[in-house]
This record gives sequence, C-alpha cells and structure tokens, in this order.
Amino acid sequence: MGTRERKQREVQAREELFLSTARRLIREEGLLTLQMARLARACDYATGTLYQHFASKEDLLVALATQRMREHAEQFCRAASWQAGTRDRMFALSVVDHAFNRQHPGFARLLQYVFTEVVWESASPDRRQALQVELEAPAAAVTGIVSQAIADGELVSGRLTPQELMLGPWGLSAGIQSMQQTRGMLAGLGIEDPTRLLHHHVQAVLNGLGWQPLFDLDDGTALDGLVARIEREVIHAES
Amino acid sequence: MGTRERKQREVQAREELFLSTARRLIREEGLLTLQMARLARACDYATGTLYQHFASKEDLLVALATQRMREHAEQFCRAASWQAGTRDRMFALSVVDHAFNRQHPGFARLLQYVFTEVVWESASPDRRQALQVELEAPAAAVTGIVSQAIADGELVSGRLTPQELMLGPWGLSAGIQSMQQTRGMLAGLGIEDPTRLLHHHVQAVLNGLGWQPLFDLDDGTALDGLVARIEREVIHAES
DNA sequence: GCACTTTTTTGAACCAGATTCAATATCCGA
DNA sequence: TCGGATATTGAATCTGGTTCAAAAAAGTGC
Repeated sequence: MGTRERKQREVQAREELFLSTARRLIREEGLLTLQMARLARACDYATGTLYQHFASKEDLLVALATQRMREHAEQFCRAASWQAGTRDRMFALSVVDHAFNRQHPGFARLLQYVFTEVVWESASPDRRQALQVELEAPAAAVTGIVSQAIADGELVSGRLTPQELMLGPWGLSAGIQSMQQTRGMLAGLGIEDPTRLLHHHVQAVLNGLGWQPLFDLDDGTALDGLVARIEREVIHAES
Repeated sequence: MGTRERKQREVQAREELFLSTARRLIREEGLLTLQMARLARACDYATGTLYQHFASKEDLLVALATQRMREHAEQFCRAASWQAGTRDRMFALSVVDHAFNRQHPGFARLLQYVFTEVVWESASPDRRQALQVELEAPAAAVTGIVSQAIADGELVSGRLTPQELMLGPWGLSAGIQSMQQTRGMLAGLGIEDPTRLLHHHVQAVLNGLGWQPLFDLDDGTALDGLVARIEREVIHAES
C-alpha cells in the first residue's frame, strides 16, 4: 500500500531539512559554532533523531560536502560536454570549478576541513565512500577530455596516462584555490586578482604540456574573452 | 645576576619539551587522539603548566607547525642559493619542498589541519603571526629567483609581477601534495608515482611560462638525473 | 635565617558539547 | 481496539579542553 515508500520519502525529506538547516546555520554563524543539539532544535527535532541520520558530527559534515559535490559534478560534466575543442574544454573545467567555489563560498572551506585527517577518519566509511563516488564522474569527465585530445593528436601523452596528465591542471587549480581560502595569505603576498591569475596559470600548464592550440599568455584580452564566453555558454546556459 | 635569563632558558627548554613530546605522541597515536592532559602528564607537568605556554590546543598545533616550518624554510633558502641557473633553482625548490614533506610525514597533514578555518581562527593572533612570519623567508627566496630570471632575460614577466608568477609552480606543488595527503585519493585514480609526476608537472608549468632553458619533458632520464643531482648537492650537502 | 610578598605550579573542579539510551509515543497488522 | 514493533525524545552520560583556588617555590628586605 505504499506506506513504506511514503515513510521513506519522509525520512528523506527530513534528512534534507537537517542538511539545509545545517548549511544555513554554518552560513550564519560559521563552521566553528555548529552544534548538533542546536541544529536538531532548529529543525524541531530531538538530538537523538538527528543521530538517526548521521552517526556523528563528522558524518554530517561529510554528507554536507557530498551533497554540494553532486551539484558541482553536474556543472563539471556540463562543461566537459561543451561544444568546443579539447583544449578549451579543459580550460573550461577550471573556470567552472572556480566559479562554483565563488558561488558557494563555504564549499571549499568545508571540503578542506572534511579532507583533514581528523574529520575524514572519524566519519563513517559509508559517508566517506559516498563522497568518493561523487568524485568519479568529474574524474571520468576530465580523463575523457584528455583521452580525446590524445586521440585527436592535440596532445602528446609521452610516458603519461590520461589520469596522470590531468593531475597537472587539476592540482594547480586545487592548489591556488586552497591558498585563496587561507585568509590573508595571498593578499599578504601582494596578489590582487587570484582568479585571473588562476586562469593564466592553468593556460600556462596546458601550454607546458604542449596541448594544441597553444594559448598566447600575453594576450590578456583573449583570456578575458574566453572566460566570458565560458561563463555565458557553459555556466549560464539553460539546461 | 642572570637569574632572570636562566629562568628564561628553562621556560624555553620546557616549551621545547612540550613540543617534541607532542610530536612524539602525534606520531605514535595520531593527531586525532592528542590530549592536553595526557601531553602534560607525559612531560611530568600539570595541565595548567602546559596552558602557561599555549593558550589552547589550537595554539599548540600552530606552534608545532611553526617550528617545523622554520626548518623547512632553512632547507628552502639553501636551495634558493644553490649554484645553478634560475630555472634549475626554481625546480630545486619544488624538489626540496617535496623531499621535506616526505621526510616529515606528519607535517603536511598538520599544516592542512592548521590552515583550516576551525583551527586557524581559534589559535591566538600571536601564534598565527609567528607562523606567517616563517612564510616570509621562503616567499622572498622564490620571488628573488623569479626576479633574477626576469633580469637575466630567462623569463619574460609579461603583465605579471614576480609574486604572481611564482604562484604557478608554488600552487601546483601545494595542490598535488595536498592530494597526496588524502588517503587513497590518488591511488583510486590509478596514479602510481606521484613524486615523479609532481616533478614532471612542475617542469611543465615552467615550460609553459617560457622559463629558459626549456626542459624536454619526454626525457625521463634527464628528469631523474636532475632530481638526483638536487638531492645530492642541495639536500644532502653539508652545511 | 626569618617573615613576608610575588610568582609558579598543581590538579581537581568546571564546562561545553557530542553522544547515548531508558522512557515514551507512534504506528501497524490482526 | 489490542499488543508488539518501531521511532522519537531529551535528560543523563561521557569526554576532554580549560580554569582557578590552594599549595609550593622563589624572591626580597632585614
């Protein structure tokens, strides 16, 4: 009679409520001050009910990260299937990634925290696994672009596999963005516009890997134009 | 009468004891399980005494990171003044950085944790400042190499300042190394030898930035040879 | 060496906040 | 409607960081 299913849906909805409320609390008062009892109360449930969904606070955080990661993966895959050359698509991934992080300011911070030994190791294996699963689609998307570039002769793989090749642009994006997190670090070095710089350097690695057609790094206008086009065609595209 | 100074030295020594014991405890039982009371007891002092040195647990962690960072900065500066061309010296920084992290396996993890909003914001301003100070020397070293490369005509700065240029290689190193931290992440992608890959990609960015003389990325032997030479002449050099 | 003040050390008490679990309420099939 | 299964509750428990009044040690003037 479907009463089981309804129950399922209710539980699902409640989990959603917990997650979105947690997100709001974090936005309003910071990751630092999130408290399980307060979260439960804010949702009009008892503490114990919250623990029926999440085995621990760390679990909740991983779940939060997983949820956002899913959205992120969607955007990412959209960028990967953009109608453009492999090189531009690869670059688009970095732009989309960065735009996503700007749109969800807490996400990068949360992810940084979640991947910390202290949090990661105290989350339940299931939740960890779920987050890792969300990483697969984006990874496959990137690898696909690299493979196609090799097949099309726009990129020479040398001794490296596609996975290994993608580590360059990916690592660079991740590295610069994580520096952007640490309050005051880049400003302290006199760096003004990290976003533009990130794009510049990603183009530099792609050039360095010999990914055709090479990009003229001195042409600031072309870079801005390309970024604008990606934002228009990929990020703000209807879907 | 110098009794004040002696006292100073004793306090200094005790702080050193706390730090090195903390390091041992973390090594033996993990960051996760470090407890202030246990640490104090392990040093034969009362909890309160420990708090005379460190305002909080977070403070202690930042102090720990700062101490190691100082050693790291030394190695780093040594590499920066290596007798070699600017390009090789820049590359050497990345090699030294990575070697240091391999030699002190917990350091990267600790740093990752410390730079987390949750920890960073609950450490005292003094301790934060102290860690930031330790970043200045390395930053100056890198910037110096970049500036010299520009002066020598081995690198064309375009529209970027030396600080901005160095963000490329630096961000890449940081990004790949932090991925290496997250247990199983790289292995899950089928990546075997992240160290070699890191070196490869750093050379790729340097090539991409047009840093002369360009490095032949297909020549694996040359890469290994250069790394070996750096390890010999910079890392294991007497000082 | 002694009486007194100041500084340092101590560790048990305190407190915050995550987690548990016995009691209670709700649901569901018969 | 009844009886057992399941879900919810929130006060009690537990862990571990932090504090602070008391005790000890060090310093000072005589």
